[in-house]
Amino acid sequence: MTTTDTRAFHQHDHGHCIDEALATARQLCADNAVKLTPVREQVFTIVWQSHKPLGAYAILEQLAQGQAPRQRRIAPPTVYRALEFLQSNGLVHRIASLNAYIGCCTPARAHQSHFLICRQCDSTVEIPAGAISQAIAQAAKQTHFHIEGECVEVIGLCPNCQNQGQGSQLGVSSDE
Amino acid sequence: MTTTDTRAFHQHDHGHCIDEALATARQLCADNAVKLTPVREQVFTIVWQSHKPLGAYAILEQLAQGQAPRQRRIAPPTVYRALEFLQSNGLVHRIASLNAYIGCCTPARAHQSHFLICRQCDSTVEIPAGAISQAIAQAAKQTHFHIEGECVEVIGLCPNCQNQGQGSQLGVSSDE
DNA sequence: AGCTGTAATGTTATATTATAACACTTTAAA
DNA sequence: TTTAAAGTGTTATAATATAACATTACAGCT
Repeated sequence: MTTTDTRAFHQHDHGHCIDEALATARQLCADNAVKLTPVREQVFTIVWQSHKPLGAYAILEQLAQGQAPRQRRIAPPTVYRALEFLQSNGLVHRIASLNAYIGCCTPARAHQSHFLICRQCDSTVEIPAGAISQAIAQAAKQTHFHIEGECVEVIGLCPNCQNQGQGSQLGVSSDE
Repeated sequence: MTTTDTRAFHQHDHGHCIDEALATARQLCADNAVKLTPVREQVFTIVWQSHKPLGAYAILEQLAQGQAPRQRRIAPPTVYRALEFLQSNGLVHRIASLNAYIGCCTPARAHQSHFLICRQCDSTVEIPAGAISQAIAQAAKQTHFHIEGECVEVIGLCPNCQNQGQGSQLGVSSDE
């Protein structure tokens, strides 16, 4: 990754994010000869409805909303399967400390998932692994540990939420 | 932290680890005027029985073992309360990616919790935050993110498990 | 078109992790 | 010795995740 995508922390046309992400996902799946089925695409779109991690049961809830009323309600395994597919194809990440899922901004290349997560508004930004991974690699080297995956989740306050005084909702408040 | 405590990855007298950890915990609790009650001390000791993260229900199971047979079985909230106490006093850490808990090797100073976790034997080592935290701070600075906490969990293979060929259990196999 | 095997999804049930809410007990201070 | 706070017990349930098996969709073959 060359630079951080900080859209989550700023006002922006989120429709564009979704469109772009979906187009990329379709392309990648086509390239890799894997199937982005309707269920998977729905889950992907739901995850991308904001830059905030979403729990599996929240996704389930939203899937149910989109169903015909008479239809049987979709069950958890359907969601978890779609999420597993999306994860294994690098299209979404799981945030372990929140038990939640978020769309990947740079799915084209395999990469570690490092995040800045706002504890107040939940907005989450994926950060480039570069220097952090190097520091981790250095520490691992000293103990002869062989790295296979990194989970870096930084909790704190995003720029907007820092600027909101105690309780006053002055800053940008978007759901995206 | 000055150097990494890699005992988890090597053979050692683990009884010494437990004794030392318990003595330190008692001292710290005394210093901070908080109570290391019998339940809390039991949970602490159970967590320290190995250098591997332990789930809350595994801890519960072990607590039950130690009870008089006729006694009513200890319930989950008891364990979670003890864990919360120990965490908030810096005596144990929670590993989010495993939903498990591990004793802290350097409870005296507040610090971020960064870990190397072996996916094969579960042995886990706490690594100094230094360079990693600096790299994270740098990334956060660029996006004007205010850091409050860091969760760094690196998964991979410890030195012992790397040396074990495919299936052959040649290396050190300890439960500590 | 009609088979056939694999991938995907549906369905039911349950496992695992965690907490809410309220009752009881212990402890240390007034 | 009351009494308030902290700690623990107890019951119930919430939230997250998966096992196991049935059914359906689809691609490749004849």
